[in-house]
Amino acid sequence: MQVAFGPYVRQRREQLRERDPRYSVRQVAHRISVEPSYLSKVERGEVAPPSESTILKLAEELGADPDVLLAMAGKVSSDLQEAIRARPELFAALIRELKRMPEKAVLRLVREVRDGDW
Amino acid sequence: MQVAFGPYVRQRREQLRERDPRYSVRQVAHRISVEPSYLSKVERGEVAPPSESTILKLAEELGADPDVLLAMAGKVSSDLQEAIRARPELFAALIRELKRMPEKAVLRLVREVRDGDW
DNA sequence: GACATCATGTACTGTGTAGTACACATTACC
DNA sequence: GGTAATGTGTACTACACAGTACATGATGTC
Repeated sequence: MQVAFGPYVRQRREQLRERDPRYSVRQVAHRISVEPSYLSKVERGEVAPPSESTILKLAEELGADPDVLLAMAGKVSSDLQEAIRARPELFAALIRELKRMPEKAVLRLVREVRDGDW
Repeated sequence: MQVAFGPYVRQRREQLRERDPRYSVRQVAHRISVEPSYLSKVERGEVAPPSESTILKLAEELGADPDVLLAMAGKVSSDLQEAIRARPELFAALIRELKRMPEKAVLRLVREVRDGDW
């Protein structure tokens, strides 16, 4: 957890709250179906980040990127995991190769894949 | 778990055993540091697949591809997960893009990345 | 045919995960 | 200034995970 999950969520929520009082701990907690005390503890990092499903609800609620939020929680989206498990040797090789490469190279690759004729 | 983890391990171990009696449940269990009864249950699918670290030892012991064995167990290697977490938006986008693509395209991409000038 | 080795059944355990339930003190509003 | 909403502390819980410990019965081997 290099950048703390909890504080990030808190900051984000407080920011939304400035414009809309519906973003209190209690009301957000209620909307994502957890106890307020639990969300409070999560935001202060007193307990570990929630489950994937709760994180996804939180991401939607706060308008955050779910993959980024999951990453901050030390998790990887289960649909990505499933994609990797479907072709383990292939994806494993690709990811291990790419992880040594500079950001720019990966970005270029993503773009090429996206609009290239693969 | 599309292809059963346990039976695959059992088959593999029995195969090795034909040429070397040191590949009994007991002895393999001992070498990877678990109880024989536990390995037995794992191979028969009576219990869920072991932890990542135990699977890795098993893979080495049986000369199997660790990524494939992990995949069969419904897991993704933690070093891959870490690589994804390091650049979540990038990898998430790439993997989601690639998962719809045919095997051949991914394979070609892997090769190009491997020996290309990225 | 005794002894070792083997696979497996039964019962139990410690640790982690992902929270709930509720009381309490504080703050904000009308 | 009462009441309504808020954040947080304490205590507890249900369930899953990843096994261990030990006994039993079968098999093989010398």
